Amino acid sequence: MASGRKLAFDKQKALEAAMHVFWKKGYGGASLAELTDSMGINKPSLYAAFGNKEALFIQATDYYADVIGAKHNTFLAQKDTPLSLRLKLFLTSIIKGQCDKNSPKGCYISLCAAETEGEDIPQAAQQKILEVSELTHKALVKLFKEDAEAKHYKLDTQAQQHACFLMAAMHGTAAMARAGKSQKALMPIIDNVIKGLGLAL
Amino acid sequence: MASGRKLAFDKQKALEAAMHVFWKKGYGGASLAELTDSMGINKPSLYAAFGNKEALFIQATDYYADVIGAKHNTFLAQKDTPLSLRLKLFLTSIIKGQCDKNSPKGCYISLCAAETEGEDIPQAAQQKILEVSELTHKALVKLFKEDAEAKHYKLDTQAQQHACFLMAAMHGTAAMARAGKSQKALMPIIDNVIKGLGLAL
DNA sequence: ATCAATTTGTACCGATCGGTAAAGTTGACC
DNA sequence: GGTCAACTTTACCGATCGGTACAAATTGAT
Repeated sequence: MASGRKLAFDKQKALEAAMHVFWKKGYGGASLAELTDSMGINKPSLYAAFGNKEALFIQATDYYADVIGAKHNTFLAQKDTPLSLRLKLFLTSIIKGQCDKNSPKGCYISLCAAETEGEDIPQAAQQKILEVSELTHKALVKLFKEDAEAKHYKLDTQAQQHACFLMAAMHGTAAMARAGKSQKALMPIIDNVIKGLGLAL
Repeated sequence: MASGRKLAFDKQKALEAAMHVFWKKGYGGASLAELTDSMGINKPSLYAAFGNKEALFIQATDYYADVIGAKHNTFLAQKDTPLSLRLKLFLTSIIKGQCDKNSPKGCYISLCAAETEGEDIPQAAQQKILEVSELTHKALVKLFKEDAEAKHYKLDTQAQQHACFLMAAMHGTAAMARAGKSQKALMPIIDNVIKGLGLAL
């Protein structure tokens, strides 16, 4: 029953291109001209396929959470791996992603979250960013509260605080990576962070 | 020999207002309309007094470094105060500033530094942000390298790393404050940071 | 009182913003 | 091989962007 001309572009590839633009420029800084240019389509096709800029942003953000964010989180759940090593691998994966030369520097979420205050970014987009940011925070709280090793080190009693500390460390390295710091300069920070939790490597 | 109509506004007050707009919106997000509105002047007056948007931004950034940044740094140099306490006071002052309800959430420098990648922000403005950001970094490196107590704790051997860690912590709390985290939620992070340096309170 | 210097408000410039109407083009189905 | 739905292209919309020309208004010096 579906007839008519077929899409001349790969919708997922286009979404991935849009994600990279938002990652590089933020919501407000990404213009439709640059979006359509990077996606290889023109405006009416964009609006037919994704709705509008706000809807495209929400879909790009979900794509980022599913592809990039989820990849990092796998390191937290690795069995038969000491907690300190899991955290080190987790943070290493994140810093590598923040400094990777094949994608914009820093963190998509951290950048766009900074736009929520002040800049007039649509409320649905704002909420989506907050929602994705909470995903990682909640995963860390759950880890500190439920992991056997975390409980052994008494991290469960202040799980919220320690999760906040880790979130701050991640946002911090994201900001510095975006400002030009190299991966080599940022990796040693991981040792400080592990030590800040009271763990040793 | 200088005659002519007098300025109808306080130039420093206007600069302070501009600083708050850039602090809230970043460089690209701050429109001339909102700048002139907050400063209480109109565009020709702005251009006569400050040059253009870029020059105004540079002056506002210097103002921020002189007034806000310098205030925090005084805590690092207090004599007869243990290093750990100096750092705690320093970080406390910063987090308070990031969460203060009388100014935009987060950090002016951290926000605008995020715009340097990707967003087309004039080069002179970009360089000014980098320069001010380096001020704090260099102050911390100098502290870890030269402070007697820091040397006693062997922090001087990896001064660069520890300074980076502190910078990351500050950028991190700035990002979280901007995303809505309260001062009460962020303050405990200081304990993790101090511990991450190998110090105790 | 007059003049020169300076700031003010208004009104405008070309460029770009997000978004869309309408016409042209393509391809799957009967 | 039509037919028609869907996609693509072009051109345009009002609003806003940073920046400015111009004239009215205000000041100090002569």
